[in-house]
Amino acid sequence: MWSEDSALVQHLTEGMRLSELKAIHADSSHQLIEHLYRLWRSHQLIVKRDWGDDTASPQVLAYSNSLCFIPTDYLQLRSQQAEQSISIATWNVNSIRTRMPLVRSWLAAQQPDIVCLQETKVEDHLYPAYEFNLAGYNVVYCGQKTYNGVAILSRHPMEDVKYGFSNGYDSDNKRLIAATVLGIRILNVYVPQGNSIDSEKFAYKLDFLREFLGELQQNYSNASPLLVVGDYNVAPDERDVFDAEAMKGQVSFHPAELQCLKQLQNWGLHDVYRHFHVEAEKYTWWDFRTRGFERNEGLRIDHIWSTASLLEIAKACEIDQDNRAQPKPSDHAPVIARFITPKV
DNA sequence: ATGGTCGGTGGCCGA
Repeated sequence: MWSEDSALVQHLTEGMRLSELKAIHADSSHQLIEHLYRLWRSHQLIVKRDWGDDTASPQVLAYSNSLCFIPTDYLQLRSQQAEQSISIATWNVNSIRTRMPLVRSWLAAQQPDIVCLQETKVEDHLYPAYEFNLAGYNVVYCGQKTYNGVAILSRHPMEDVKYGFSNGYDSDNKRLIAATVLGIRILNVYVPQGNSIDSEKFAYKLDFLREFLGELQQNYSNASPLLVVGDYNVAPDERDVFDAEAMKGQVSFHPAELQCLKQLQNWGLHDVYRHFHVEAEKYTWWDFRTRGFERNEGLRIDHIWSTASLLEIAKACEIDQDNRAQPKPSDHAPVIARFITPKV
C-alpha cells in the first residue's frame, strides 16, 4: 500500500518536487502518480507550482480534473494540524461573476473548507456552480438579479439546506441560506444595509434583525454547534469603526442596531474574531467612494459568530485584508475562522 | 471636502 510506504510518507511530509519523487520510485512511477492524484483530489496533498523557480512565490493549485502534475510541482502532505481542523470563511463578494477571478485565486491560496458568500447578485440558473465543483466544492445558493444573493461552498457534504426564513419572512429577498456540515449548523446571512437612519430601509434592517433573532429562537438551540456568519452590516462596538465619534448614531453603528446584536449575544452567540483579538481595530469593509481602504477608514461589519460549544474548539480567526488590496477587489474582505474538526 | 466609486442594469439605483 502506498499510504503505508514510510519513505514516501516521509518525503511527502517534508515536501518534495515530483521529479525527485519519480526518480526515487522509478520502478513504479505509474502507480505513484495515481496515488498522488488520489491524495490531491481528496485534499490531502498540497500542490505548489513555481515552474521550478524556488525564488518565485508559488501558486497553490486546488484539485481540478482538468489539471495535471508537471515535474517541477512541489508536493507536500497537508499538515496534521490542517487535517484535524476545519476552516470557514465569510465574504461579501459584491457580484460573484465579476469577482470570479479573485475568488478563484483566493480559494486556491487559502484552501478554506467552507465559504459563505453574500451579494452574489446572480439568478440561480446563471450561478457558476460547475466551476466551484471543479475546484472541489459542493455548492448551494439562492440568488436574484441585481441584488442580494447568498451561497455556501463546502468541501464536505452539506445537509438540511434551508433557503430563507422558516416562517417565510421577506422571501423575495435572497439574504439567508443555511446548511449543516460535519454536524455544524451554518446560517449565512446578508443583513440589509439600511441606507440612513431616517429611511424606510433602516426600519427594514431593524425588522430583519428582529426576525433573524426569532429564526434562531424558534428553530435552534444555543446549546448546539451553530455558526452565524455573514455581512451583518453592523459594527458591534467602538473598536469596530474608524471614527466612533463621527459614526455615533449613524447607520451600521446606531444604538437600535447594536441592541439587536446584543440580543443575538444574549441568545448565545459569540464573536469569534473578538475572542482572539481583544484590542484589534481592524475592519472588513471600506467604502469605494471615499477610497476608504487607502486610508484604512473602514468598519468591521462581517462576522463569524458561534455558540459556546464551538467557541471552545475555535483555533483562530483572521481578516484577510491582503485580499482587499488585490486588483478588482470587493469592498469587503474575507474573514476566516478555524475550528478543531468536530467528531461526527 | 455633504463628494467620491463600484456593480448591474436598461435608460438610475443600491451599497
